[in-house]
Amino acid sequence: MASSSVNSSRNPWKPLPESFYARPTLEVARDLLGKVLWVDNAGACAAHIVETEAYMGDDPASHGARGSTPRSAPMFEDPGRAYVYLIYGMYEMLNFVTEPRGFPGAVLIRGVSPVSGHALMAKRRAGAREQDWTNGPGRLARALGIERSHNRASLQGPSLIVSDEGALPFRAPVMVSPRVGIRLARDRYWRFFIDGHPCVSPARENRLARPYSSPSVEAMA
DNA sequence: CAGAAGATCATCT
DNA sequence: GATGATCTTCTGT
Repeated sequence: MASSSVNSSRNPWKPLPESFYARPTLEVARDLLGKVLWVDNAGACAAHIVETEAYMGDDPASHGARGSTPRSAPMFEDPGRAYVYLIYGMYEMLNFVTEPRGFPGAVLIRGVSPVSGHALMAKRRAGAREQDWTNGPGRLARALGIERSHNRASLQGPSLIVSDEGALPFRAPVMVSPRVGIRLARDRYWRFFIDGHPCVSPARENRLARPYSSPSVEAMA
């Protein structure tokens, strides 16, 4: 048994400090790309974050735009925690709370690339092609076992951890570009590219037949 | 490949 | 009572 009582051998990732999240939301959204998200919900999974979207301040698309409500309250509370809510009656959305306390901000995790826990993801995403396991906010929540019970959960464990350790090993210049045209054409989207290709095929762009790659899996193998 | 529709419910007006 | 930070299935070409 290791001397550390916080991180067992099952969650080897060292969490990012709260100060990482207590910054402008757009910066956090950008800096989250490539980080490792580890989730333990009756089984552990890890994945690299490859697509994010920032919601903050009075942006009308943000839940916090019209003040705190029972649902959006976490956006006004402690940075470095999860904000999880249900959409369309069936999909859990995973967000990370940003900005100092009192100012509403959160980053929606829109896409991840599996690192470990493939068997569990395959079970939870039964029927879907592997390339569609985690390319979309509803899909990744399903695959990783994210539920509303994770609302306000710390991103420093024990159930959730976001870490810089094991971050995506970049082998090429990283292009981070805003994605437009989904809802409001705002610079809120961040996607992660390697060698000119996104790391997961975005759910809405499946039909464009973009190549799927998962360099993280190769690198970690 | 592209478009339409249905699923299903917490939240807010 | 309408809506939504979505996804899947089904239709037609």
